[in-house]
Amino acid sequence: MSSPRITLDRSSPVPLYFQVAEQLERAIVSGEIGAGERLENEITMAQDLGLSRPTMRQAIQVLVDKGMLVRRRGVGTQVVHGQVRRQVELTSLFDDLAAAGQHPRTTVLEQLLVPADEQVSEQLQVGLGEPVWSLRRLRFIAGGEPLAVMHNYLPSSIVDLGDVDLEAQGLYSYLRDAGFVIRVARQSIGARGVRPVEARLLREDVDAPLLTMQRTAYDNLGRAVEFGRHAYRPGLYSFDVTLVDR
Amino acid sequence: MSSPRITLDRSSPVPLYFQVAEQLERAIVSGEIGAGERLENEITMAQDLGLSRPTMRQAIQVLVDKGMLVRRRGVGTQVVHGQVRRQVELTSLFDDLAAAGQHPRTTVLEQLLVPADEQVSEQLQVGLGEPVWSLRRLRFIAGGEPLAVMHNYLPSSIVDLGDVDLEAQGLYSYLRDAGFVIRVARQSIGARGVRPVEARLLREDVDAPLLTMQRTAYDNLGRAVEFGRHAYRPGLYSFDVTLVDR
DNA sequence: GACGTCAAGATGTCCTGACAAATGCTTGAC
DNA sequence: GTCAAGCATTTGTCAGGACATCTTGACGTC
Repeated sequence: MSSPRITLDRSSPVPLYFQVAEQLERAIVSGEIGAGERLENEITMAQDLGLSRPTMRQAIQVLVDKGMLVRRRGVGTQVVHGQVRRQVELTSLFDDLAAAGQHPRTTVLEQLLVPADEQVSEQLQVGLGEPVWSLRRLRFIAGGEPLAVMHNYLPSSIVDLGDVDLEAQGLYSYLRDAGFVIRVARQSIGARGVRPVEARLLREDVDAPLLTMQRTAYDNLGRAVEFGRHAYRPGLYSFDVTLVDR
Repeated sequence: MSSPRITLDRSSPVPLYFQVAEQLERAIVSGEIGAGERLENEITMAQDLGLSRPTMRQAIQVLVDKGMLVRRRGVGTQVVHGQVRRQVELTSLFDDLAAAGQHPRTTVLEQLLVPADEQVSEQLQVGLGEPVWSLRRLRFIAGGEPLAVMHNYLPSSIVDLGDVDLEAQGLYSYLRDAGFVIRVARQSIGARGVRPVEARLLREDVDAPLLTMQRTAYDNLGRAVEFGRHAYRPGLYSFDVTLVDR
């Protein structure tokens, strides 16, 4: 039975349930609340913090959705065993690496308008053959080792990539600055053998396996904003996913 | 502005918010509510159904978490564009395929107790060298084509696999029957070249790429119940994931 | 015509209160 | 001694209300 010290700032614009969730999460990853340990019950925690029970429940729900807590009716709420793995988030690879302390370098191979092929047309909801931005980039990790070839398509009707320097910042970072709020992304992860062009770019053997990812991202208007086909060197990258049953 | 007809059964044990979510989802996948279309506002929908606003919100939230709806404050709730892809769920491959109308066949290659190696010991939270169930299976799709080699480890202290026939039913299906409630799973998806043993089992060339997945599953007590290392033939399988920003 | 203000409409947050359902422990009957 | 009934505990569901905040469009002013 554990009850970490939590402080609330009611004058802050940060929602109360989020303040609680943040501090609870810190207490879990720091080990202040050990794996398998049980939390104080919702009603008591709410009273201790001067919160209502729904607000307390909302805070706990955030961490349940992250796979860090499990609830059982009639029993209580417990911390899940096992080290917490960082979740795949809705950022591009660039932001991912930068956040991890790496200093990724990017080379833009192609940045121009091309007619949409069948798959692009379907994923981005634009007419077949209509112009879409085609962005091909090669990404390196610190040390100069090539990590991935990335090929993105963006509808020219809502994005203008004409003057954007995408060697200096990640695509998702640019899209955020341009006012797009990415809310949903559908990814498909697979594998295949490397192609000759990729082998040269990634400095891999001709028979090397590659990890592939296709992604379509949608903004808060429900529009498809970006579709990408990417290939990663499997020794240097993998996708971590947490599934939660609800 | 769309408002599909929804019927409620207040005598049913199924929660009201879930009844609403289910019928809304059906209306979206069936196309009754088109992509990009806006929903009636929460308050009106709640009144029409004789529900409180929190219950209506909870129903909508279910579909937001599934990536089917997006909300914008001050504006409303919209259906996301793009075909809805079936989400990866917390079931084993067997259940996945069976649900998809396939008739998977399974061969058990190994089902015995082995001492836990370092990774298994760490993932399952058991002592190094302690006995754990080792389950190696080969899975075929309809037509007899091999699809994947699967290697699972289960702690012998909480599961007994001694007399279980895992050619007839999937592992997760058995675990459910045995009273385990799997709530959280952490997966890591990668790729590598095929190994000689696998190449023979999967009828692949010696240089073929494989899609790999490692998974640790936890039950509603927070215990690690299963750890697995699996390899799939990439032409026949891929992982679909939907990411939602909250 | 450009800009700022205001109001309407929608979701976001937070509160109080109540009952239902599952779990685990205790108690009592046999 | 064993099993079943009952009780306390805890999360799950639902209601109804209040105010905050963001977005959009209308209106008016400069």
